[in-house]
Amino acid sequence: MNSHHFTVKLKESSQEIALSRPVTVRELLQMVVAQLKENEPIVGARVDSKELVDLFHLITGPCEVEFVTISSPDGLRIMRHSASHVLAQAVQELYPDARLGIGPATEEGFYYDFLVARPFSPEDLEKIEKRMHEIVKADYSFERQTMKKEEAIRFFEERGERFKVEIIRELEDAEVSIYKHNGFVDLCRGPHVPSTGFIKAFKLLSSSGAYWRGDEKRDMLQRIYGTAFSTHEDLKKYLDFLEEAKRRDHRVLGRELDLFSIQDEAGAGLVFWHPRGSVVRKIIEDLWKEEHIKRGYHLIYTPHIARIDLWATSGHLDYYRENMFSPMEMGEVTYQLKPMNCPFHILIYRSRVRSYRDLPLRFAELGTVYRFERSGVLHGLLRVRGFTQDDAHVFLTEDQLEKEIRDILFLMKGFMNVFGFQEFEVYLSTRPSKFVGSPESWDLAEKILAAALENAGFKYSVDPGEGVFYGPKIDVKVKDAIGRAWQTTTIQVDFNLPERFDLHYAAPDNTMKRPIMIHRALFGSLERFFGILVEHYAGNFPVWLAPEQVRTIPLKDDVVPRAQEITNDLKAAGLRVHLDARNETLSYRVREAETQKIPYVIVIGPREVESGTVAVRKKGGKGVETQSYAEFKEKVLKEAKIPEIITPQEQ
RNA sequence: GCCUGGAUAGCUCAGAGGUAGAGCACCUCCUUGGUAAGGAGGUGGUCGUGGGUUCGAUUCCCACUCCAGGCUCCA
Repeated sequence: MNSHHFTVKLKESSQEIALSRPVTVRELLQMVVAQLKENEPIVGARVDSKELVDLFHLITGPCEVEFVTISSPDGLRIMRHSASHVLAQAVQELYPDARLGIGPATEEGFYYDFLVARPFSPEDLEKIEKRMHEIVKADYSFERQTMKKEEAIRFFEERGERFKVEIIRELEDAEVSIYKHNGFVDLCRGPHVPSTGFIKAFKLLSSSGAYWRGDEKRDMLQRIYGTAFSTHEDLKKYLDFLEEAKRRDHRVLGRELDLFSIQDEAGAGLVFWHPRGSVVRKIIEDLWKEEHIKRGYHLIYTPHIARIDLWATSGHLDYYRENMFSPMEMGEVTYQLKPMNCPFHILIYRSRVRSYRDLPLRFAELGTVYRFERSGVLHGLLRVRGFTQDDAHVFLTEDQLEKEIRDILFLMKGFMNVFGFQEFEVYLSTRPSKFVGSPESWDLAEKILAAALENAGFKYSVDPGEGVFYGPKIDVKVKDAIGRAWQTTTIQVDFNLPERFDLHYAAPDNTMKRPIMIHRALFGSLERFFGILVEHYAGNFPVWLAPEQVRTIPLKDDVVPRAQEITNDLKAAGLRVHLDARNETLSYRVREAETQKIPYVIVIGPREVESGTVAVRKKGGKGVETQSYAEFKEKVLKEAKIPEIITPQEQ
């Protein structure tokens, strides 16, 4: 194509290579391989810091090339994608009737969807995995080939691959690429590793149904999930991580620690907070209320139902109906259980004339809402049908928006830090295709949100077009103790509801102006956040949150009075403490306290009574330490102190 | 909602077309203990709900309810 001379720059060494003809990445690699520091296989390259390509890619002009090693995030992606092809080959060999869906790499592995007569059983997966190992071991080369679109359609039609044909028809390019290895052919954009032997350590994890293109009206395919790593150690680490996540499952811990339950008899997705869970919730609620009052929020309470007309005005009947419980007809009037708190807060705003002097006006409520989530998506405390949002609505002017958003972000960070969440993933979602309000006001609001994020010192990524129809939003995910990201905070700007409810305030020039509204929830919901906390702490709540902070164990009957005395004293000091004077051995009672994840166990025997000490066993610590009772009490009281939320204004 | 797999004692689970089992938990008694399960005995189940097949169903069939894992991270 291009017979001119050109140079290619290598990113890591800044070395420039003069070329007189187009070369593939593989050829380029061979020219410079001796100089590379990497002792790991190279599986691809990033061109001009943009396009990720494999070794088949032809370089036709000047560019900058960065080689991608197999263990880098890009390299893993390439390798996992190749692993999905190996999976597809194994499946087609073992089940010739299987038709191919798609098989991409994911963040943690890969999957491939197949149309098969019979879903895969665990034994099938074993067989498939075994065949995959053989294919990997044989080290078949991948080959890339391009085809004219028409040709490709014929090719895949002949093979009965109707899903592939559908994909090709939708592509705009005149040519498509296919990848082959050992006779297996798949439509694929690539990139791929040079040969199957590059897939070092992999495992199939599960199979499940998945609709073709996520559309429940179309074919149900069978998806096989797997993961792959560049070393067996990394694979093992990942599998251990999955085990660890299982151990932290809040549904299991919730029962074992007697925190909450969800009961068939009452209904799916409806949460019962047991005493031990309720204690934690109360601490969080009290802290939340206190810290909001300090920052100029007004606490309010609103009803759980309202006349359905209110939901027509708010637009929920048009936009949210399928998630709402059915209306309740009571004679002349029909009522609706609330799926959101906003219309209620608006009614309070509108209950009198507001002045610019009142703004920003902040209403906060731990508001319980009910949403009819589809049965298949319910999951422990994380996805439920009745939950309490830590909700607030701020009514304000455009000028006030930036600072208010910034303050909300600071408050969010302050709360999250207290629970040990230090890392955040922040997303700014911008104008979707369907939206209300003017494009200008959207652009401005997006700019303001971006400025607030930057001024508050948050790194964020933009999700273009992912905003809600009524305004742009910021979503925050927190990273837990084992690195999982959980969606919690959401901050949404709303141009729509102030319009629908015809809200206004008296401006300095005595004209009536329309306020803007912010919806925000920091924890999201108390149920969900509590579930996240259980997993984050693995049930080991810090002393200030622990349902039971101290358990007192008298060694034998004649020291019970002293143990009772100490228990009463700690209780009077405000601690959550229980006496376990049951007729069981010491070991037995210690074990139970340990499995109940109680932070402190104190044992009192004759020795301790004599010396005014307690034998302290700290959860997660090693061994027992005898210390004076006064010393112990002081230490625990210090740890039990409810932390304050620190935000920049107060520093 | 859809797919697959489930539902047996409070929990974890075994079981078979013919009167229902274990361990833990719980209760009682013995044991009075030094840091993760002392011993013995006992209570406890309409085998998820409703229907069908059968002389007989918890077991086989159907429907429903609920639970688990999934249901675009787009060749």
